[in-house]
Amino acid sequence: MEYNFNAIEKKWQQFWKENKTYQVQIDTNKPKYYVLDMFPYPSGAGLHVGHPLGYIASDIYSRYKRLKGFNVLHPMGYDAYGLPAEQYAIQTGQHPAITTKNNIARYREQLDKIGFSYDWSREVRTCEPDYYQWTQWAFIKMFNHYYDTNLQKALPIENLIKAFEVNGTNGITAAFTEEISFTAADWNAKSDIEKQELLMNYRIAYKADTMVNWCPALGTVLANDEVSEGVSVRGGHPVEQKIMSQWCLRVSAYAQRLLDGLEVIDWTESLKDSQRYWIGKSEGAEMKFKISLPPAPSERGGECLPYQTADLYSYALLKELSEIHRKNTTEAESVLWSVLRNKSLSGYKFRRQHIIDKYIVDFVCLEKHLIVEVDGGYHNRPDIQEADKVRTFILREKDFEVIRFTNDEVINNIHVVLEKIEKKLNSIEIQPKLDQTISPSVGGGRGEASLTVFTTRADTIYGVTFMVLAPESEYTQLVTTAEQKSEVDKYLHKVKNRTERERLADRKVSGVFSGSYAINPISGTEIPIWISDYVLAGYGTGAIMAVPAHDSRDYAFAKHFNLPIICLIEGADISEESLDAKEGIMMNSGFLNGLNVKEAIQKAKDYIKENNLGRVKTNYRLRDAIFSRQRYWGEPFPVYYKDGMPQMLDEKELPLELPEVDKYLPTEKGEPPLGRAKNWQTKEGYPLELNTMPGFAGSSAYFLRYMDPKNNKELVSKEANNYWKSVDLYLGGIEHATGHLIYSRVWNKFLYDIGEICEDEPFKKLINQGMIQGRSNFVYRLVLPIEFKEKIYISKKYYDLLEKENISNIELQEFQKEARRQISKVNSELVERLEKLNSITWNKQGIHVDVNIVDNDVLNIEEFRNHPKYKQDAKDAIFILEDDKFICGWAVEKMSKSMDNVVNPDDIVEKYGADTLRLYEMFLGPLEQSKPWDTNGIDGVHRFLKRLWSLFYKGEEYIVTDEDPIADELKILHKTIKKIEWDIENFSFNTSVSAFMICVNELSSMKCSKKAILSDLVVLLAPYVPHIAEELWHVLGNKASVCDAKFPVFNEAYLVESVVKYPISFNGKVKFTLELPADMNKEEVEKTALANEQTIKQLNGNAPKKVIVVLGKIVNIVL
RNA sequence: GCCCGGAUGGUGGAAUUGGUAGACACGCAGGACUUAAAAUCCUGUGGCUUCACGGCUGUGCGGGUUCAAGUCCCGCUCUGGGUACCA
Repeated sequence: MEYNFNAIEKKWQQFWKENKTYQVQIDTNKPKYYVLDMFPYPSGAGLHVGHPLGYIASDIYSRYKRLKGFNVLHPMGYDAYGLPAEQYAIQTGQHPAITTKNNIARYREQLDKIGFSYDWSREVRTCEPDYYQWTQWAFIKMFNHYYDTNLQKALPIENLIKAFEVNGTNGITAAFTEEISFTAADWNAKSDIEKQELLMNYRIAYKADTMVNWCPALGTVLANDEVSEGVSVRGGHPVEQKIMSQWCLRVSAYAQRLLDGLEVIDWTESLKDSQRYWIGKSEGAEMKFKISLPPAPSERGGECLPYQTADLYSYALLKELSEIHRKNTTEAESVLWSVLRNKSLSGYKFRRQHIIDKYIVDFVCLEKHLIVEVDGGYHNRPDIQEADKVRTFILREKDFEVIRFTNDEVINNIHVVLEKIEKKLNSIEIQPKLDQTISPSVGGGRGEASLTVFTTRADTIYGVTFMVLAPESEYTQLVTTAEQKSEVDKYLHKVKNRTERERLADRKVSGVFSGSYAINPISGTEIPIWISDYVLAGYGTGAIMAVPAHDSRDYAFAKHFNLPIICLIEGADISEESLDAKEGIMMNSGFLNGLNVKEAIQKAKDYIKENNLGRVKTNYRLRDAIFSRQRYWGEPFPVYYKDGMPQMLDEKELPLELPEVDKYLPTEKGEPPLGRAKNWQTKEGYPLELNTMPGFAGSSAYFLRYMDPKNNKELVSKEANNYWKSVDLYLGGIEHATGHLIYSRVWNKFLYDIGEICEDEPFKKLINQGMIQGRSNFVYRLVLPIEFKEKIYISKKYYDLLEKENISNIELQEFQKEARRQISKVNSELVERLEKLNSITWNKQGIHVDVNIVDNDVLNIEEFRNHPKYKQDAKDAIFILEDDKFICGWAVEKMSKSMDNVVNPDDIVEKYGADTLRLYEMFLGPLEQSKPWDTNGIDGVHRFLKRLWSLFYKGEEYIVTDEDPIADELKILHKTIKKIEWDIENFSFNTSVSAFMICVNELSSMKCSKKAILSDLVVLLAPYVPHIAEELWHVLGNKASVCDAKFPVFNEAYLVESVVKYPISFNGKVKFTLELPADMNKEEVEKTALANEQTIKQLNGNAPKKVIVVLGKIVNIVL
């Protein structure tokens, strides 16, 4: 019998399918074990040989656990929503659902060939309504909950509403977007819409105006983890910052629990570190610095400040736009402007296309804080109505009244419009309120405002020599004096026009003095306030106290602008650089002098608290996740709009299915693709949300759904969840460290909080498999003068020779001679022409060649000549060979089509079988390490399987016997059992392949074909090479699947040796070995070793200084 | 810059607690079988040196600890990945 792997594999795959071998049910008699692979996005390119690496490892582990008596859940599914299918749809018009379905079918076909033990009856696809209804359901739950920072738990929003009704924000411990305060009376007086707007500040799923990563090329916003170095991770398109109203998830509320959870899960330290860094906790203090403000505008003649109603950050962005608007007025606007201009309305001055906060308003009377807006028909659209609501809300916050008119009203009833405006103007009583554009946290009136800073180094307060504000800070405008205004404006304009990328690339110090000063709350010194973009508005308070002596960024800034530097640490040398380390003894620091830094930090914090100068605070770098995508191929939000406010659909309405659209592009009005869907509204006629959910939505809870995939009443039943609990082993790529692995932890914690599931952490143990890189092959072509039509390829040896820097004339001549010889065999006329050339520079060119026509770096010249890709150049080319072979160069690169180095698992399975593929993938090297795929070694693994086979069959003859095994055979077997068990438990699969090889080699050389030995060996092998193991298992006379065999029990007794081979070393260098009885004691070993004649020779008449005997290990004699 | 890995023959890699460095494979060389090829099997294979026995040397580099270091400590170099003005 030959080892006919193709037939064997087909046969058993069919058997497993028919017998439902891999289907699992809840079985409370057995302990459970849950092994999960990160589910793939089914791309159009199919699987390459790198993809199954992790799947094979997890499959081995699953099968092993099953042999060990566990009830193993090992499911697979597809992360089916995603950009590539949508991009493809845009290009071809093919519905992404069809593309996705086809890709999934291809993936499945490829996966099936490898013989995985997945329970396919539990498959999930994120794009199927019966799956994504639970994504939508969770979103509704998140909308209806807030996060209690005191209980560290999500609670129903109703609780918060009740609290507001009784106490307002007093005593509230809820995670929020913005710190706001109001009384119960305030709350109860608010309209329903106003209440809804306020609640958005607390919901876990909320809608807000946020600075987003906008990718114009993809036409969508991206999450932080989808952007790398200013470009999109997928596609590498530029990304810019933009303010947009988006759905967000309050993941920041879970920051502390995400950190705490890391302590109890078994992930690699480096992965935990990435998450810790991403969460970015810093404990410090917030401190208020009083500012001596520039004189109020009235005192200066009101030159420019009253016009400065724009949020300065937006000003630079919007200024040009506002000018364009002014030049392109609508008819209605012109009509209205003609009467409002020149103070013709009761003497009130109006401005048009004025920037207020981040909006360009049509008309404004600054004196009365009245905004007049004229709207076209466009404002009847739901999304615009909604945006208008927000706009009105924000403008009201800034104390502006807004009245709106339609174009029709203005054009046809201008007198009615004017009457209304005039009435409104006269009714507004403007309180002499200052700082309208300043957030409420600025204390006091003009002249005694204060700025809050966040610092982790409260101890360095005496070293603060200046303050720095972020350019985008709302305080920037407040502290800018008239004298500095033009300078500041110039600076703000400059930094605003810079893209994120430019800012990152250019690390030059830049900044501008605001003209104002702040007072150090502890030392009382006056310090200048500067504005610079090295301070970020989004972190802390957007303002810092600069301590140049002990912060390198502050140091660079101080040096550049010649600001004072005060050293606070005894003995520190700060002449060249700052001392950032948190160590040393304090000096120049008043009450902190003499303390070490750690003590000083604590004491300074206590001081700040006691003296009411600020508060102790913890900041996190982790930001809320933006949850809207302006794309088609994603989960629709279960959201509709009523009076411009978002409302959740009833859970009974779920799933809200993704509608059909005619094109997968934004609408003419710039709405997302769902704007094209017909009747995209509720039964009552309310418009539905046009955004869809991002990629991580569907992947955040899929591991729960596998437990109970067909349940149409719940995400997962209590019974299933209580049995399967959470994932025991999760395998996947490291690239998900700060995306999926954060979001799914948050999602899981939320479901835990609301009592839907029983465990807080989803993935107990996690292993990252390394990437499989490609190994590319090159052919080298001589670059001949243009008049030569011939192509000449040279084998690697000659390429290397010509590459040599100091190539000798002799070497060159030898090469030329050989080249001449080989060329003349094919084309002697060419040799003549070549020799007529005065000088040949021997320029050469490396060209990627398809690795599939290269074997062990030897090019298959015939296939190369006829390969469609190379034909044109290669058809009649001349090959200069070495040893009659054409050897290719090689390099390790990414596995990709463009490198011509993609190896398809199907081809390997076809040629060697799935078992060889599985084993070879494991044999390549440690699971967690990245390594190149090099098909070269695969023969060795395949030969191993053949040798294993030959223990059972000699030719056509079945040679297994029932003889009793001898001690040596049992020793080999049990050595292997021990090794394999240890290896699997430690995910060291590459070494177990070696162990199997050693075992089979030894059994072969002993000609051992005893059933007692082979039976156990087959079970050991079954997790790795299930097909051949199943075949041999049945050959041995078993009727049931090898999957349900029992893992052999290791018996130490078989390994006991009667003799030990002692290496005898001198000064640590082994010279010879000595075989001694294992039960010999230390003294006897020493004596025997010293008496040995080789020892005497080594000692050369000298007495040893010392003899070390490690029993059972080694003897070392010190000379 | 910071954080986390890695560096061992021509190649992939092994050495689990400090105890014979290079297991197991690939490749290469030689041989057996064969008319021949494939397949299979056997032998050799870190480097230098020696006819040989053997000797010397050797785990990125420089130090150190130890009877003994690929493994532990200190200081570097190169390299892969993550991250980025986070106060």
